[in-house]
Amino acid sequence: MGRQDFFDEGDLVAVLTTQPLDRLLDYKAPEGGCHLGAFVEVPLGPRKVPGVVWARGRGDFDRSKIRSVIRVLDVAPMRAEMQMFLERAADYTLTPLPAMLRLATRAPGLGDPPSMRKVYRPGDVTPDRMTDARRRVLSALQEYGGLSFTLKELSEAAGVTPSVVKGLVKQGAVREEDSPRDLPFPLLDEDRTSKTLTEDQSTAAEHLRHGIRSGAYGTTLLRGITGSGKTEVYLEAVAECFRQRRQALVLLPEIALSAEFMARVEERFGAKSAEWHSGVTMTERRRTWKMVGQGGAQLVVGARSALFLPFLDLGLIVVDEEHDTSYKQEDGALYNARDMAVLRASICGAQVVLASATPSLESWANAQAGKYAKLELTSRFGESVLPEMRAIDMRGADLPSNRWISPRLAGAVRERIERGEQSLLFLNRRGYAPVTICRACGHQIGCDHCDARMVEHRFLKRLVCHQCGETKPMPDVCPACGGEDRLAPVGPGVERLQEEASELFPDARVATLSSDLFGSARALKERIREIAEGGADIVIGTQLVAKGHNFPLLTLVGVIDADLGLQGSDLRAAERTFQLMRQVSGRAGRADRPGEALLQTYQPEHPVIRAILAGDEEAFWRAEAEERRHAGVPPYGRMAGIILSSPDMQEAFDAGAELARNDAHLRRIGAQVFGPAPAPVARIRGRHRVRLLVKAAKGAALQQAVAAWIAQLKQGPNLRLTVDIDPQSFY
DNA sequence: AGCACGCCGACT
DNA sequence: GTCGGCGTGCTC
Repeated sequence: MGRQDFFDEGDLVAVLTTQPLDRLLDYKAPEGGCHLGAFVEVPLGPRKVPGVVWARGRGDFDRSKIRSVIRVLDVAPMRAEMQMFLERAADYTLTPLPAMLRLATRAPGLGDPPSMRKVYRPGDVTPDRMTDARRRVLSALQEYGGLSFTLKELSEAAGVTPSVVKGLVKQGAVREEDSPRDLPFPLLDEDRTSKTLTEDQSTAAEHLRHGIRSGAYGTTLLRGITGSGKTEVYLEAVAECFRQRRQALVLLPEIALSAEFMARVEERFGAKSAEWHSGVTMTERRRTWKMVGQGGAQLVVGARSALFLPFLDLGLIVVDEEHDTSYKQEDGALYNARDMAVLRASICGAQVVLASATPSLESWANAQAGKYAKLELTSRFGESVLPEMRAIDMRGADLPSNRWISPRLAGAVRERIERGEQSLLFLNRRGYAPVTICRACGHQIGCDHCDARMVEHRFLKRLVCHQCGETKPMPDVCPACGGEDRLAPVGPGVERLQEEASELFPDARVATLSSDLFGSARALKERIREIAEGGADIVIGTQLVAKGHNFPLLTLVGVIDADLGLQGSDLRAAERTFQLMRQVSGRAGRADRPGEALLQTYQPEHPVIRAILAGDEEAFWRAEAEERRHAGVPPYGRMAGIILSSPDMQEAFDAGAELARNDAHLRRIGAQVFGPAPAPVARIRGRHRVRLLVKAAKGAALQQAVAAWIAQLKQGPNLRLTVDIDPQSFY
């Protein structure tokens, strides 16, 4: 009781700005007063900055120096639950609160006054002289009675010039009105008939609907192989959410998947929903941000940043492909969208659905522990079955050193070509060759700014650093020994694989899908559609093809190097390999054609390879879980990564060593520090990077300890420190 | 983040 | 003598 939520003019309010200050600043409420949570503009030194009224003023600052809020922006105040979400997310990720606020205010034109435009409706006067053009305008207005046209829309619909409309306005036969530019999204019809669900799917859908009806927080792991109808099932949860008059959010890991998904939304609900990602225009983003806050958008389909939209009453968050690593990325703050979705839902009493064919070990463990409910979709939609999976033992394949397609795989591809079916050759390496080596002196061409080898891209005719994006032309002579014509490509990339496939199958149509071969998400999507409709016999692809695109004619998947990612000591690499292989092989054999997956490997006895072949996912998770429990690493322990970076390697190392020495704060919670060691990528864009890892027991108050610990270190303009809670890689 | 203040080197 | 380098510190 008694949350004061309105301040009269002159009352002290504490404002959080998006400037990197470490505390709230007191201001006087402006003329007309303001609400708690109001978006405002405040003076800060000589500047005006945006902020949010975060709390009542503390009053511990010299009264005479306190300035007034300049103005209150014309948007709904931030809700208490959003404030709480930002605070808890900041605490969890050790991100300063202003950086968190920036995520929640990334709407274009937030400070602008509500923008209006002119619309045209039928008037009540008959024009003095009726002409053919005028008749067409009036009948267009009549025909779509309820709608309001803009000038351009109306004149185009009637096939007249705008001046005809203007003439009618002058007479009063057409009324010109102001209408807000940001209009609500069309209503989505939850009762529009959906596809008939299988028994499996209806049971799962009913479970999710039940959760939504509870009106309380809960998380469900929805597991189902490709084609099992996960989307149909969770769209039923979305429908139930609409029935409860609450909003829903569906997160996708990849913008390229958005268009296809929007089409399914339209098919299920009869209209398109709001969309939020970097490919959406500024005007649409502003409209979405505003409508979400006014209840004019029932559903948002978007990227991870959509978690920070000002929903009025969010009842459901779906995280599709929840295992996808792109949910964790630096974008102003380093957070995992899957975890933040759970946090946000727990605050606002929403349900979370984590959907995946191959869940992350964290989610699997949470389901095992009973923290998440678990739903399994086993039967495939339609008649097709999981592909048959076999290993090709490359130790016996006897391939020349510059060839990667084994005779057995080639034979299988040939069969498909003869039958008019498609084959996918999967290789998770962009470019032509990952290494360029001098045969005279052994020198490998590296990036000048990063500790990474440069990858030859023949398509671009350049060497590219996959770390920083730096490119340079292929040198004619070895930069180390000056030897001429001694530089040779080593190892395969998709471009080189395409070359090999074209030589092996000169009459086949070979298409390569790699993110760097397409200028835009749109071009890529278009190409995927062409291929899915039969526009290629052989598809060569990177990771990209694992992300949910459907290829109905595809009946063979050849994994060129199933061992990629198995080596190395990172426990998570095995998990990622498992997920990737499983997703890729799940592409084959849909509809009525049985599929086959062939995995080329030098270690057919490796547990990951064996688990994939046996189709025994539980066995894989259990083995992985056991190893992690033993090692005390996530999800059975907690970790934080600290990256120190500086142009001066010594400075970064010294700072790391100093932190490692002064670890009293960490010892107090029983945590250990490892390092400093060169970070996995030791130099990026000319900055040397040193990493420390903190490991603690599962229940430990890791964040507070780490926060106190790193506060000891003073960062300079050269030295930068970033904290990564729950790092993706921990060795 | 900006922006001011401030304390030492090479210029009119 | 002064212009200007960017280190330190403040912004209600």
